[in-house]
Amino acid sequence: MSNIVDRIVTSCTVGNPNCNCFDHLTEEQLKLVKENQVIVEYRKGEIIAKQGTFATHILYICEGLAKVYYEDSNKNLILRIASEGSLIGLTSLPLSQNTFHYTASAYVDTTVKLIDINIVRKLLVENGKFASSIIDVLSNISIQKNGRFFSLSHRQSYGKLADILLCLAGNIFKTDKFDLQLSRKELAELSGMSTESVIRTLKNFQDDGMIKITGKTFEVIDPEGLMKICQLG
Amino acid sequence: MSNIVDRIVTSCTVGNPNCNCFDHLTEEQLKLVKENQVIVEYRKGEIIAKQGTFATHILYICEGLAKVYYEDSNKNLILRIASEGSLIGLTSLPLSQNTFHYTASAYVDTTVKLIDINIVRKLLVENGKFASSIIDVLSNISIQKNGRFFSLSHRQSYGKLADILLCLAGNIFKTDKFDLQLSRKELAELSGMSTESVIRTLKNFQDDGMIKITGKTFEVIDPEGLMKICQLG
DNA sequence: GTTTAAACATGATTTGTATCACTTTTAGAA
DNA sequence: TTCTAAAAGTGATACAAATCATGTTTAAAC
Repeated sequence: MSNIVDRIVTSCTVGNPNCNCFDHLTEEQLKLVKENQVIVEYRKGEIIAKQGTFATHILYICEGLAKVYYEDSNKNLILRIASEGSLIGLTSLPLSQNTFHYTASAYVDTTVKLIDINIVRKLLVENGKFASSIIDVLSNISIQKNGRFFSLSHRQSYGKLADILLCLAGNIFKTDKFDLQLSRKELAELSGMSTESVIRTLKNFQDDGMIKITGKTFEVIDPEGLMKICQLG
Repeated sequence: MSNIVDRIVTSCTVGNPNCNCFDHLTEEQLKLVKENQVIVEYRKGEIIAKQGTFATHILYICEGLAKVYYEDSNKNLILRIASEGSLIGLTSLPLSQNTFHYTASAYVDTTVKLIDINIVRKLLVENGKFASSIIDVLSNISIQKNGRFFSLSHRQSYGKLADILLCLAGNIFKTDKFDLQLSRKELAELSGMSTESVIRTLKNFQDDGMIKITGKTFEVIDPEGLMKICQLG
């Protein structure tokens, strides 16, 4: 059985491109950020940013987890799970795109740093190293989204869910046994499936001994098997 | 019947976030770029960049059209159609991501400017305005991809194809009557459908008088109708 | 502790769309 | 011009997965 660290999930559909961006700021710039930020605690389920509203701030997850999702005609598509160190709202940086393009909600109690978006814009222009690191984050999000995109549009349910389970274990929780706060409905939104299909597929995985679910606790038993399902489609 | 300019296709799944990035460079920086670029003419069908190879250059489309697609186990997913003014390879800017994450091929004869990626990296750090404009491009690509993502994973064939037709007319060709070089197979890769389904759906659209196809010439007759189909899913 | 709603679960049914098999048309090569 | 291969088109079939209906469990609210 492979160690979780050995596993290379190239097609990973969920992940968390983090950021050491602020390390590139000067003392003075950091001070400016600190003067123009607020730290807010959100309770589980609360909306952190709402799609369509003016993006006055960039969000930085200090602690907790947020689900970032796209809303369209009462259907949701989870774009990513943002965890500690994630930035949310970068796509609102262009002046022509000053609203949020997705909704973010806390899916556990979450501490968020809200940084004035105009300060960020100013710093990007002033500090190329900072800008460069933001480009890295955007690129990584983009790369990840392409894989996810392919997965959701070309794979079928078993492949999609297997992929998501592997990525939750490998990329989000970094352990094979984890407490998943996501409901089956949310897993459905993450995989672009119906809730019932998620339930059935999870049950089948369990019957085949690939995973074990006890309450909210998920355990990946047979990562190789799941991998194979991913690759087959 | 609405003018093509009046139409706002919020869910547009294909588009072409262009770039005035190089306007932000100084004389000297522009000179540096010019000294480290080559201009290459690709014939229709030729590969401009291959997924998985080292990205030594960023590509700038001077003239023509390129399809940018993701390859995985002999299935393709067209990510976008890049036209004049588009940059390709931005996701390879992070040093940790120095291969191409997609393949780009010329789908008509295309002139491409290849700019040394290390020069671009250097300029990003040096020139925040330049970096900022690249962030704008990446953001716009990301926003567009989210919509497309939703479309492909939540809509069914009629909605997907209607969306793509509207976007080809509105965003790529900017006219309701256009010559489409894409084969039905490529439209399938663009919409995540099978080739046969594309053919059938196009035929139905034609029978319903929403579009007219004569050889390679497509004409959108009833944009409102297509819009409605988009929205219904 | 009871009530209520949400989450989870399961079976039956329906439907969209992929797949397969095959024909026709188009276009490029010999 | 003929040959050949790719693209376009059509019908029949199969199947994955959504939907619907309904029941059970869990968890939060009163």
